[in-house]
Amino acid sequence: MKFEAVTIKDIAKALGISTSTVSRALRDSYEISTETKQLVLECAERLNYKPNPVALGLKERRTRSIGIIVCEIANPFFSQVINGIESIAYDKGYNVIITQSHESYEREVEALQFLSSRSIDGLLVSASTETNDFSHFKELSDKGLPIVFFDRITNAINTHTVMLDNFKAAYLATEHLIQNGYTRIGAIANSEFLSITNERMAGYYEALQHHNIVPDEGLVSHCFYSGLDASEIDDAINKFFASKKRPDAIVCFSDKLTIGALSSLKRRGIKVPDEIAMAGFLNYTFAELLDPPLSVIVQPALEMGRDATELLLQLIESKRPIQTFEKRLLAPQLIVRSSSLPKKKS
Amino acid sequence: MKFEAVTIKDIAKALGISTSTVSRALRDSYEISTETKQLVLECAERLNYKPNPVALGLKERRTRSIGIIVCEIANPFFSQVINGIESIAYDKGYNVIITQSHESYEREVEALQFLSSRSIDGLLVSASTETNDFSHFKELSDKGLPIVFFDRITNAINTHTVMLDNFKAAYLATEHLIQNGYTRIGAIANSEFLSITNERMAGYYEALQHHNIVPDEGLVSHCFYSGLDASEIDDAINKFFASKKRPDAIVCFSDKLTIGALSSLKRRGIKVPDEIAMAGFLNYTFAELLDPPLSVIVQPALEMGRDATELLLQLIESKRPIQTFEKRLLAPQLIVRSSSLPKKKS
DNA sequence: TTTATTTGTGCAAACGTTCCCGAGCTAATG
DNA sequence: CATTAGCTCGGGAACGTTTGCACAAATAAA
Repeated sequence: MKFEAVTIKDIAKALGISTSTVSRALRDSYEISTETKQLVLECAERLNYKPNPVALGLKERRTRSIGIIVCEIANPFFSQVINGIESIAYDKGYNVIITQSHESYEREVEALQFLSSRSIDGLLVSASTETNDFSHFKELSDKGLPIVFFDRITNAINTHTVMLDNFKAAYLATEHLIQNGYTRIGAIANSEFLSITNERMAGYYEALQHHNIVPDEGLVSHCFYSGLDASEIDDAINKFFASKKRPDAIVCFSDKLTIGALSSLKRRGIKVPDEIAMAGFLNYTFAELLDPPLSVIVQPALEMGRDATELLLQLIESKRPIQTFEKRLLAPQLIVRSSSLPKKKS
Repeated sequence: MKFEAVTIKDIAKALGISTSTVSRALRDSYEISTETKQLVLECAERLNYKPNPVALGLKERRTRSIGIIVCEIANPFFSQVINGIESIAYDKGYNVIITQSHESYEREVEALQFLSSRSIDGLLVSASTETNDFSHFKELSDKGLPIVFFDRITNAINTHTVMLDNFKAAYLATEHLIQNGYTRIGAIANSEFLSITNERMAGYYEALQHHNIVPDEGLVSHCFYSGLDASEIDDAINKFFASKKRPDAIVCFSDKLTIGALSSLKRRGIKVPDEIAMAGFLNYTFAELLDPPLSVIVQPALEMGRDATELLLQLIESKRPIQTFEKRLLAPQLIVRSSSLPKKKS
């Protein structure tokens, strides 16, 4: 089952001219007469000619496609980011090739292998949670492959990065709970390997300190696999409840963790916010439909995808090597709902 | 910023042999001596040689990439389908190139243009809601491009299709409400242009008829843009409440509509299920966290993606044209929660 | 020894496109 | 009339790979 396309040769044969003339006519070269151009254009139209990007890629040593590595497509945050990436890429005539690491270092390396063997022009990456060695990226980057990191970035490689102002986001969420009267605030975060985790935790601690609350290590849990496995989150909640003094609020530092924590609390029959208040990162548009409506930190995911893609294309299309790189920070948005209602005096 | 790859030529030069020998050695051809093979393999390893798929694509007239057209990536149903597609494609060494129609016929045609000009080996499509003319697909299909339709399919083109047993799904949801004592059941569905809409509506009517309930046209609403615009759904709900007799239950025939309807009812301050019960299609894993926990029809989205991809690859890799096509139907799953509790006698 | 067969290797064409180089033509200049 | 410049156009190499064919060397058979 083969599908034969019209080539420049077919046009040349039909018109009795050379392929070079056809090529030049199609590219509107100055050295072709207007009549010939007219003829070629018309013939191309008639035969429904489409340039073959594979041949072009071979000739020009570029494929007009960019690779993406994220942990999971089905995560709404990432699907929104991809949406942003796709919109810019499409406008500029680029394909996107999407791969998933499923939070596994090994699969990330595999995906990278796959993409680099497909000769992509550039790469957009949000690292897997297991990744703390970035040498596989570094190697390609050193060879000249343009890479832009977003969300989960690294400082090990000198390139553009785009991410949320994670410190501020976590600070906002934590301070909001404090201002509503909560003092024992449990935190559930991703793996400590992730850059974003540490920034978010820093924001959390800073908010506590600013309001003179002494942090309690019994109230901090890390989920190594980002809550991919529900039991991780149950364990985190269990730890809180095993603590000498139960927390009166929980803040969750990723989408999956927020949903997972709510689910876990429900299964335990704990009332939110009466028994425990909640706030967390969540990029679902319908957080207000949950029971209870959740107070959330929303990330500008679409914008993140767009920004990262613009920076990448800039890298790809630049004539000379770029030396100075941008570290773009995006602003989070706090939306207050009833999961974090002011604490009732008891 | 160019990124130079190692070619077969480099190996040939390094070893002082011809490129053909290298090529054959790498493909483990029987006509190359074991020692030469050893030498070449070792050298390839050392130089970190990766075959250039672009050159290969040109030579073999295939790109090992398949195109996808869906209406929206950020829709969880579709991101789950894509997940399924990606898993199979990746295993077989294919790229996927994803495009979105955003429910617009025009953008669908554009996406198709884009994909076909990128010389893909095959195409997976779920049509946009505006599409009732499939000639753009027909044209490419006739030229020999393998296409498989999933979810929103068409009978205008003779090829493999994969979709939910939509009739059964709608029947199940509707009958469930009837069995729980509801008799005036409003239906919110997508555009009548979509094949799946009509099948779902047929299931709805059949369930009513089977239980001797006379359908009421005042209780049926179609959202042309699949609820992409929230006001569409508000209008549908308004229509129900303007009806002589209000419905006592609502069934929604797509994910977006289900979420939209719940949101709309909440804004009006209507209690579910006390004032009106609900059931609908929904592929969110956490439908149980909503207020109220929703009774839903879940589609095997991952499986749909996998099946469609397997059928497509079968089409692509088949030596001779395939004449008999499969119309695969997948089974829906009904999950009952409290949004459709048995009606209280009043 | 000659002939046939096997084994290992290289040459060159092909895929579709671009682009350097040069050729033929007309018209203008000296 | 000879030279040059400007305008069109064609030839052919190149991008990286595969593959049919030819050829040389080695071995086996006659």
